[in-house]
Amino acid sequence: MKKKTRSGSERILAGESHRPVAAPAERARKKANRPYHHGALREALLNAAEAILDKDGINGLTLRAAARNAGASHAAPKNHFGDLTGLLSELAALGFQRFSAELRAAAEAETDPDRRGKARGRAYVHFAERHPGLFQLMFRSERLDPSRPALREAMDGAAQALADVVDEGQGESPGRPPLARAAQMVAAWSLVHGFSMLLLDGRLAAITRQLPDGLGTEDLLAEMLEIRSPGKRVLSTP
Amino acid sequence: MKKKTRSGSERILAGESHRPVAAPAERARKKANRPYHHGALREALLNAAEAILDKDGINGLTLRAAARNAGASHAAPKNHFGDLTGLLSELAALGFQRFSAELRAAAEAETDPDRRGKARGRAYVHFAERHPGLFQLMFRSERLDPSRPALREAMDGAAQALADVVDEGQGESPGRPPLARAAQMVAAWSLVHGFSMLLLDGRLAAITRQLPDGLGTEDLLAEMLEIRSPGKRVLSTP
DNA sequence: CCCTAAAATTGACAGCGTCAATAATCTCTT
DNA sequence: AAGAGATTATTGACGCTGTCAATTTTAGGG
Repeated sequence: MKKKTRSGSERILAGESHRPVAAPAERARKKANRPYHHGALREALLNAAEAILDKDGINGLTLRAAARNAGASHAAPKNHFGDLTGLLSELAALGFQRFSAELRAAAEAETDPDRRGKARGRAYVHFAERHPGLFQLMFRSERLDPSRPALREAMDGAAQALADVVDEGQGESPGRPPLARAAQMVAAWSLVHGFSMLLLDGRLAAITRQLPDGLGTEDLLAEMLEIRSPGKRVLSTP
Repeated sequence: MKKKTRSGSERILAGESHRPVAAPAERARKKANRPYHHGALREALLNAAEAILDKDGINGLTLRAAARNAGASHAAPKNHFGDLTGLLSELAALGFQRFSAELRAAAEAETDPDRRGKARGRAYVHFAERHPGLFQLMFRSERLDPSRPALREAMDGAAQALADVVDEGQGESPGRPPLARAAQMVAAWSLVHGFSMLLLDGRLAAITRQLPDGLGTEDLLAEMLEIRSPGKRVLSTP
């Protein structure tokens, strides 16, 4: 069961066409003057995918749409990503890399541990605001395959970028119970993550609208980050 | 361009069949002995939809699958919900109703404001844990239509159930700036919502695994809720 | 009792993910 | 340089999906 269709040359040799007619693929390429091999289709697909993500959201991002926008045939992505989950996972991995970099950069811009923590929180939400589609994809586990090395590494990197700042802010008090440490870390993460998700889902619009004057989500976030360590931390260290 | 196909009687009168043959729909119904009109298809579809949601997650929930599991034809849902967004929105509305009820019930079981707040937080996460698919659907804005009255009302109810407890816990200090009030509210919401989302997405597994002994997510959550008001609130009230 | 409105079915269409088969090109080995 | 094999891309097909238009069946009110 190897050959079912015949090659173009076979057809010509059989005399079924008088003039040598260009094969379909060749004809299509003539129109756009594109070589058969794209050369960097993988990157082109990822770029197209992110553009679609920005414009139409995660539901508009399909394998075929990405292939179209990258100027390739509908099945071309298979070579580079296997399936849709593969493409989404690689895209999410890129997202996590950028995310980690921004978190680290924001933290390094500050020296005081308290300000570092808040800067990290603002950077977290800011990333979600600027790349809503990508951020939502990054936390849509059912569409991702964490067994992909690129994704796992990128996720680990982001988790580390998060944990670093939190740990440092808490000091390395040696006698501190592991549960308390974990809770501090998860609380900080949950706070900014929940805020980001609610914000992107439009769930905070009703609340923001009732704020005085020209106050917006930024002020709300800033005020929120003040609650847990007002000024220079008054509570804690029991 | 009104009539393209002919009715069964037309076919019979034209002499194309000698004995009156049962129409396809009638034949199919004979097999299951179901009447043409279901009677409560709307409820059956919602039940089927939730069962699919529990078993296969949100991506397995399709209009056709729901119709199949409810024993109806593939286009039957259109009469009751219009389109897929309609079905998802009505299902989410039911989810929000139950959610509100559980939040209120949990809060009413406690008298102390502090304990009330924590009970509400635990109920929030507990609901997400027991109904992961439904909870995720409820916060997947791009798949919902908030202009549907049922959904909007249910969402408003849930927001109220949330705000009530938070406001009460904070006392009605009259001079308190609106921004601080909003921030307190959003902070509490973000904390439990972020925790729920991270939990359902499996993002906390790595952290939970490193906890001592038999400690799990419940303990982590409890410890987290202690951070912001240790015992009877030490910070705040500046 | 009919007859209109509602409920349900049927059939069609385009878009999707995926697969198998094929084609074109690149690259290595000799 | 030449050819073999691997890589990259295209084509066509399949079944699934949401949605629509046309039709059929039933219920219920005048």
